[in-house]
Amino acid sequence: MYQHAAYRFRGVPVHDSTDEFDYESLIAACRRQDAKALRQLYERDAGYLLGVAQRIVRDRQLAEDVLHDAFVSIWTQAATFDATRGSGRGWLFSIVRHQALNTVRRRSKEVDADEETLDAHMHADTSSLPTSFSLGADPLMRGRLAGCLDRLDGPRRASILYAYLDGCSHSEIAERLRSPLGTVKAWVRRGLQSLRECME
DNA sequence: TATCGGCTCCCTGATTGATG
DNA sequence: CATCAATCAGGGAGCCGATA
Repeated sequence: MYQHAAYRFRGVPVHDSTDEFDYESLIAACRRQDAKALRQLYERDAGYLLGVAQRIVRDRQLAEDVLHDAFVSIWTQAATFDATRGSGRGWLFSIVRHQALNTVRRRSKEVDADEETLDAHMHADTSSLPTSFSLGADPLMRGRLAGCLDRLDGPRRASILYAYLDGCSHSEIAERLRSPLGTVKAWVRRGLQSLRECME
């Protein structure tokens, strides 16, 4: 068995699931030291894998380092990939994830100079309902998103902002809004659906 | 139609084992 | 002994059916 999370990984909305990108063949090509294959893998999934790394290390620069190291590993360890144990993409994910986790572990042993800043951020006052947001997206997109958010009723908008800007779990949102968990889940879900429809 | 909550699946972080 | 890789378990998210 290979119960590794990565090998169970599915449903990543990066590329259309209907296209047939052959990860296994490209990994096999990497094994034969085919640099073009590695480049293809990188171009295909670097964006997504960077996101995976960033979620774990919580630092863009560090995530880029992780991604670089991961692709070095992919290049040097391509021979260890066994297609019978799982998908090629899962294997890529697994390497990036382990690389990121190891980075986090290493860093946790170091004294973090920014700890106070982080602590201050973690304990920032979030007791009031979120009514605005700041995103790194381009201004046009941000404007559209703001407009779509305004169309939502209060609780739905608040649920989405709590979830995706404050990073609250559903239970935390339920607690903050003093609403049942199931209701909050439905608000977030329907709110996202409405946003999607509005943005199309 | 909206709310509610149970169920299932997946992700994350911790832990353990292997290797140099 | 330190580092890296693999596995496991718990918590959270999403889905869906029951109910008001």
